[in-house]
Amino acid sequence: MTVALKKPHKSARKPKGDGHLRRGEILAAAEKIFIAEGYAGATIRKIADAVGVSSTALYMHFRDKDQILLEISDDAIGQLLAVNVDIAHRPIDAVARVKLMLEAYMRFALDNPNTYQLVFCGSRDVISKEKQAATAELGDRCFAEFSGPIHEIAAAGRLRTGSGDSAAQVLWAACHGLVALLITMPDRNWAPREELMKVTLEGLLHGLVTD
Amino acid sequence: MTVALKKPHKSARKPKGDGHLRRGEILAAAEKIFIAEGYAGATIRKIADAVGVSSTALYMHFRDKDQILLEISDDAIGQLLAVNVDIAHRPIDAVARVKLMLEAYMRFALDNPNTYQLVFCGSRDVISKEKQAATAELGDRCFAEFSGPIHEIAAAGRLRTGSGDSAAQVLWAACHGLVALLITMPDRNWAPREELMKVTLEGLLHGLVTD
DNA sequence: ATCCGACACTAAACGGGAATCACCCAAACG
DNA sequence: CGTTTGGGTGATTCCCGTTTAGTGTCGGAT
Repeated sequence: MTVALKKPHKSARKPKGDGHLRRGEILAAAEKIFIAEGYAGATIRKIADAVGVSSTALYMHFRDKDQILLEISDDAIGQLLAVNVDIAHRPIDAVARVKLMLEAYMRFALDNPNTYQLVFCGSRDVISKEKQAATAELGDRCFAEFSGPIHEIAAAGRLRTGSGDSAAQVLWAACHGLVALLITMPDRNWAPREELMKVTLEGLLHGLVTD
Repeated sequence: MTVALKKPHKSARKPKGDGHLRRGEILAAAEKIFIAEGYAGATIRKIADAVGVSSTALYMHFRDKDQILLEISDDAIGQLLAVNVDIAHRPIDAVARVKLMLEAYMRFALDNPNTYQLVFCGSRDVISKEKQAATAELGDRCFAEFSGPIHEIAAAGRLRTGSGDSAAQVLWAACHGLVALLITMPDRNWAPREELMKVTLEGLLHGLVTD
């Protein structure tokens, strides 16, 4: 077992990751840890250990820790964007599209709490803002897809108060608030999640949109 | 300058804070830094330097860093609670009381962004939950004051959907979401804050409460 | 065949965080 | 006078993200 068959004399070293598959290994390991233990728990050293490589090696493939986790998050948010685009193209009422998108948004947040926190709850301390560029752009495109139908509704004169802009932002914020609280305070006496989502959506849409 | 008049031979040492005023000094210095630079920026060492004392000294008066910052936050939240109690006793319609409380809540968050983030956005990583005991209890009492008038409304059969519990949680969450986003993403193209708050409140109340 | 440069990788170190340790001094009390 | 005691300290521990300097290996060009 201590015999290294074809390795001359430096044994413990992990063979070079041919092609760029090492990068993928790192992302996979990082994702597992990040999902399980969150931003603070996903240490550079822990990720490196999981891959079986020195911590310095990660810097061969990524600028810094945030780039790793943001790249993971990009993946997840890309899926959310795809869902939004899909919904945007369905031939149904604008209000129905809005509702579906917000439901998908909240489900995404609850399914990917750590990613959600990283991207949407990151205090300005934690991530230095320029790094987020790509991720932020994805988030923007999600929001753009979402605000499309809202502006349809506004253009049709069906908005009871506020502009299309403020309505879109308020709807987003309300859903964000709900999932953010559910994620950060999971032990509170919450009403059933389905009911909270339903009351949020029906309440706000009924309050903002005339039919 | 190098001569210490009455200090025999150990010069640089700061005289003992008689009574318990050293504790107050620490809290004051910590608050200033915390407000200016947030949770991560308020380092034990920085606080100690500001007081003119070694970092170890802080541990004489506080169990750990979180206890210092949470104690500061308790103060702020105590004020919010006082406001809520005051509003709760006014002889006006329950819906009006709800509206006033939520407005006060959002204003509080925007005026004390770092405290707000520490208490209401703290990821479960950051603060270990038991430490929060006192602060959490204050927050609970705020919520209790707030859910009082909501249950009045529910008891009067004026709720369009959901129970009193879910309505209270949804209203809170919507306001939380708005201020949380405004705080963490201050550079976005937000509609004017006053309008966002107005649309959130009027939209949700109109959607949830029948008159 | 041999050299060479590029590359993936490593061990060790740095600076800075929170927290702890083993002391130390001055005043208060007897 | 001790002696106790409690606020104070410098050095240390441990972990973090990141950097530095060096090392082994591979793919060509000579």
